[in-house]
Amino acid sequence: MKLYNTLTHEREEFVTHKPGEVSMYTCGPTVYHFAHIGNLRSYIMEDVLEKYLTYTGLHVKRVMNITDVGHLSSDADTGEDKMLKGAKREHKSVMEIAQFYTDAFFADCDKLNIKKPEIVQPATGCIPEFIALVQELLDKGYAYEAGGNVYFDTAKLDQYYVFNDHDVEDLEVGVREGVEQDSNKRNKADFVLWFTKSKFDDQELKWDSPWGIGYPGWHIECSAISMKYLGEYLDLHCGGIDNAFPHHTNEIAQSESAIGHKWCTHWFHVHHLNTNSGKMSKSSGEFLTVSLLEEKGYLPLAYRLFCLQSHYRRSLVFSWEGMDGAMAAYQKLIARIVSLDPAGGEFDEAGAAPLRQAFRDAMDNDLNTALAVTALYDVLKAEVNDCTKLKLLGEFDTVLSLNLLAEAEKVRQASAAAAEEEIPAEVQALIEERKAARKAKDFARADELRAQIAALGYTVEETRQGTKVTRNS
RNA sequence: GGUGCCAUAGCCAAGUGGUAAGGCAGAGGACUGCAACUCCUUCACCCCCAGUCCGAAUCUGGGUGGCACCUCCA
Repeated sequence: MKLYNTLTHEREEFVTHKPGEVSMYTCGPTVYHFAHIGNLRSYIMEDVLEKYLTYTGLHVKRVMNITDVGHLSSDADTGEDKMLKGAKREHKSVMEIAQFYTDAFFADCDKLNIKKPEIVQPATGCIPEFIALVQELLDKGYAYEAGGNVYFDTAKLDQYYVFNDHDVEDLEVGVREGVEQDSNKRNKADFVLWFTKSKFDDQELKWDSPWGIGYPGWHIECSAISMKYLGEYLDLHCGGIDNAFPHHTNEIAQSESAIGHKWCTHWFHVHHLNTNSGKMSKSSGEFLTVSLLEEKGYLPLAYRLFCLQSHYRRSLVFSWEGMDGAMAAYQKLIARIVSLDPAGGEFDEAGAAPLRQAFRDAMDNDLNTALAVTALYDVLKAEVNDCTKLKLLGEFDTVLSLNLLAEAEKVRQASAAAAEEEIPAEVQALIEERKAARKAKDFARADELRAQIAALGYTVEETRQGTKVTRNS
């Protein structure tokens, strides 16, 4: 498949280091707060990527870290620890916060049908690995100690800015409020590998190290965790586009300096979910969560469809109008699948081939999920029997994960259950009376009776098969 | 100030040189007393200007507008 690579700025054929095996790393959440639906957009698209690679016959070994330490609000020594901030906000310990929001994250993932990666690794579980990697960088001369901290020396690299061709002098320091220059650094772009000196003495999590008691920098965790499980050759590294710089840039600097050769070949970055006023972010206040969508009556999978109908490399603007559209589209899609007859013929291989090809072409083309969703509609409209349609929809859905067949089955069973349900005699009498009124063309009376039936909790509809009565849920 | 991305109908959106997919909403119709469901039909010269080409939404140059990143973010 062709996949855009942020490193080369081109669509490239995706090739793996080991034939048939994909080593995939995903930057996981910093568990100091709930994930918002913008965060989850990245995980949805990464999930689709993983599932499509699996669909094409590759075995994907995927690792995700959980950042529960070291993610400061700034890379300078003055930064505040996000976890600590979260703990203070809720008057809990850092570990309690980490556990709570890790669970919440995976609960949200579950609702959105995002598969949990094969390996999930909290950063605090790999401190010895971080220390070993920092030590290696010191030994090889890529790092130095200053002011009690260990820093990576970006001057030792031929090229530090790998994703974009920045000129160091052109970079503005302090674009963001509260970011200050750290005077311990030898070079502007240097970053902390290990903190020992922090003005936050109440830092709860500290570990002993050759450089004193302290805690790891944010960037080192992804390098170390990735190499621990996936070795020195990584095929695919994923994350939100904002992570490209500095996080991923720093990861590359550390990892390649330590191992002495090219580390990761393909970088997959998902662009942001925006609102009318700009990017949705935790630090800028208001943000939407999956639970909030549910409270407003939306199905989480309708949000997944909303994301799938766009391309991952395009910023997507969230609006309630758009969400309504996705919700309506999702429910109509399910309704159309419900009307398919599971016993509708034998699987038609010849008829299925072009439809399957359309789906694969879409996905092979830089994960064009919008076109893959269209392939779903193409199947529904195609001149093939229902059995073939159902099988193809199920097949595509192993990648798109919209629960199409299961949801349709749920709807089918619910209506079957409703059909078998006993209608109270009182309601039954009103229905009969209404039928008579309709026959006599006394529609005013019929509408009146419908209102009475509704008051008793039942809905009357005229379908092609006759009058249908269902109990309101 | 630097770097990068983008601009297609009311909304979302595909399109990577050959005459504008799809979804939502809307309109008309079939069905229905009405409504809902379902089905059918319908709905765009692609931000502006110039250029290349037989041919441009697609390529080039120049505008205009929007967004992102530049040590918090997915």
